[in-house]
Amino acid sequence: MPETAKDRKANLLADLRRDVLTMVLEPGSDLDEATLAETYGLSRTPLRDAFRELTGEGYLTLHQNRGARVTDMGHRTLRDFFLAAPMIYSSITQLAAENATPAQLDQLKDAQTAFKASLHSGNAADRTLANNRFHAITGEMAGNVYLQPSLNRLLIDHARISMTFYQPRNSAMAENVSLASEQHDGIIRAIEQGNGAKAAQLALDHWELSRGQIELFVMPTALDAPLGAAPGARTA
Amino acid sequence: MPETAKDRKANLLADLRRDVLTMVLEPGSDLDEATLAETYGLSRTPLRDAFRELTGEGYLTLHQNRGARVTDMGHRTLRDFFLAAPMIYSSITQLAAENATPAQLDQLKDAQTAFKASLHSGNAADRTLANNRFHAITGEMAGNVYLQPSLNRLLIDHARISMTFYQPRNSAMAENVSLASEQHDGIIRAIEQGNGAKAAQLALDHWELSRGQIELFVMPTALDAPLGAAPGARTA
DNA sequence: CAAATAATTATTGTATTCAATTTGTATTTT
DNA sequence: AAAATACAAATTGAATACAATAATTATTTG
Repeated sequence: MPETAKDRKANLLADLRRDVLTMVLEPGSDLDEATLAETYGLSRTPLRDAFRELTGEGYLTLHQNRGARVTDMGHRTLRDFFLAAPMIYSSITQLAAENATPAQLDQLKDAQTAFKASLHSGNAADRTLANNRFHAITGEMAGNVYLQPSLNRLLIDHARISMTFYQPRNSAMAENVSLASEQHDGIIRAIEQGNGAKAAQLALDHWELSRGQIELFVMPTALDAPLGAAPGARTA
Repeated sequence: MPETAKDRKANLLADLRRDVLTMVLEPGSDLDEATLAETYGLSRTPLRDAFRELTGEGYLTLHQNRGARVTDMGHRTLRDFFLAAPMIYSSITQLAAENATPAQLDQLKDAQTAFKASLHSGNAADRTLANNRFHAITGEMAGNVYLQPSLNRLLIDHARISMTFYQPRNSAMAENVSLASEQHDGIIRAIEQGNGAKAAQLALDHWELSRGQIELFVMPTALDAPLGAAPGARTA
């Protein structure tokens, strides 16, 4: 069956979302309309439409007569993120437990299966995307139109922050990742039981793990090397 | 000076936002591209662009091959609203107190002046819009990109709910409105002092006033009229 | 030679035209 | 007469063409 223009547009949207989340497109980088239109076989009209859509979701930012850029991450973003994340994550997860439908629960379990798979075989991007999907589903479960926008905005930057700080070079990190997976399982159980309070608490625990991980990389233990002698200085 | 296309587009955006907030455009009603393009002297391309923009902000909802509708308010919206509003309002107001710039404080004072003016002379729409602007400014003051989307979404429906339930026929309501104005003043003072905790509490008080008002209209005291005799029924 | 300014190029924004999907109506068929 | 199908009108989506704005280069001038 022939690929329709609607398919190509959907591909574009999915690709851009993925590339922003995985930092393939770096914050602040600007997207060229002509090039993208070319590569996706679309005219500029639907392409700009897609830009607007992604701008509304927080992936991109449109500037007057200067096109679309990947939404920036400045010096305040990390602080803003730390302030907002626990509140939104816990309330969303609580509401998810109180409102999840059986079909959504199945979706969440599938997402968790994919997440576990990404821990073994996958790379950082796969893991980030799988984790992102897991939490996006909790947002759908909560089904609160007033909180969902903030959750989705948070999830974008959580993915990007993870991609920056969270590269499992050492085994401590790998352990944290498998702990995160166990926490996901706990959240699924709480939702299955319809236990909102428990789900909210588990979400906070889950956040604390993530927060600690980020902090470790933002504030590493200081280097402890001796100051080198300046050129021409006398040696003792 | 001649009116440029950009001006006409800005007018369109402002008008649509205003009409949605004031319920001139009712929830669920659909917008005709051709007609609007005609009346604003724009082609359909920038018009559809505006639709996308307003969709991202939550004013409109786009449906596949069925154009744009004013975002609906269903049976769950009021409950979702009651759940999310106090949390978002209090955190935004707290952050506003902690981060407001002098220029923003001036803006807020101006907005409050306009709000007071609307209490005397203005109609319900003016008052709603002035109140909306006041709280939107607190959102800018908070300056947290993760919370702002939810606040803005809340403010849209708060305005629309107010327009439905909140018509000062009796003096009790007028009193509430002037109380709300005093609470605004208190919030301004707390922000001026940089007192986040106080600002957050005042925001909660302010919300409680609004909530009580809404509840009164959603759950009025029941009618107490006798059932009429059916035709042909014997009278006692 | 440096700064300022003018012309050129590139990119974004808008209008118009064309195609595809949907909806309403009319006709046919059972 | 009711249901189904086919046709027509209207509306939405995409492509092309055109205009306006910003960035860059070249040129002029002090």
